[in-house]
Amino acid sequence: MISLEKLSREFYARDAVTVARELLGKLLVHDALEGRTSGYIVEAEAYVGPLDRAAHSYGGKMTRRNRAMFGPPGHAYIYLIYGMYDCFNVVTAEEGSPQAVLIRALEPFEGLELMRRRRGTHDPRKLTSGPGRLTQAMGITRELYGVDLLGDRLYLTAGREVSATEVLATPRINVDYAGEWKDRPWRFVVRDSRYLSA
DNA sequence: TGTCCGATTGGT
DNA sequence: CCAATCGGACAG
Repeated sequence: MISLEKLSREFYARDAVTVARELLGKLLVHDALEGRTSGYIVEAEAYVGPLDRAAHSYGGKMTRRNRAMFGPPGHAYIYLIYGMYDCFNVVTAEEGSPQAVLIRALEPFEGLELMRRRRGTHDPRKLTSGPGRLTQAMGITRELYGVDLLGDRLYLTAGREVSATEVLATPRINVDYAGEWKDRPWRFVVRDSRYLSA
C-alpha cells in the first residue's frame, strides 16, 4: 500500500536543488474527472531563481507566465513550451524567492489505460518519459496553473525510497543559452531507470 | 503592435 | 535533421 500522506509545505520550502534531489521516488498523483493517474518521479531539474540564467525567473522579473514561481512553495507552475506542450514544475523555497523544480520523467504507476488513451501509444517508454509527455499522460494542463499541491486534485506523496547510490546528477537538458549556468549538475535522475527522457 | 524564439516531441 | 505551433518577452 502506498502512503497517502502528502508532502508537507516544509518539504517544498527549501532550495530547489535539495527539493529536486529529494523528489526522486516521490509519487505524483492527479485525480481528474476521467480518473486517477500517478507515477514515481525518476527525473527532475532545479531552477534556482534570479541568478540562474536558465530559469524563467532570471533577473528577478515577475511576469504573467512566471508569477507562480514567486508565490508560496508547494504550488504548481505550469507553462506552455513550443506552442504545444505543457511542462509541470513544483514551486520551492519561501514566497518571493522564485525557485522551481521541473518534473521531467515518471515511472507510470496508476491509470495506465488512461495514460495510453491520452498519449495515443501503448509503448510504456513513451508514456511519461519527458516533461511534455508526462503532462499529457496525466492530463496536467495550464488549467491547473498555481494549484496548491497540498490540495486534492494534484499532489505528491512519499512514494518509494531512493538510496543515495541510485541518484545521478547531470547538467540540465536544453539550456545551452544559459552560459556558465548550463553546466550546473542540477538534473537528478534515478540511475538505470527505463523511464528517463531522451 | 511586431518580431523572435523556446526548460519538446515525433516523424524523415 | 527539421517542422509543428503559439504565447511570452521585449523592443518600439
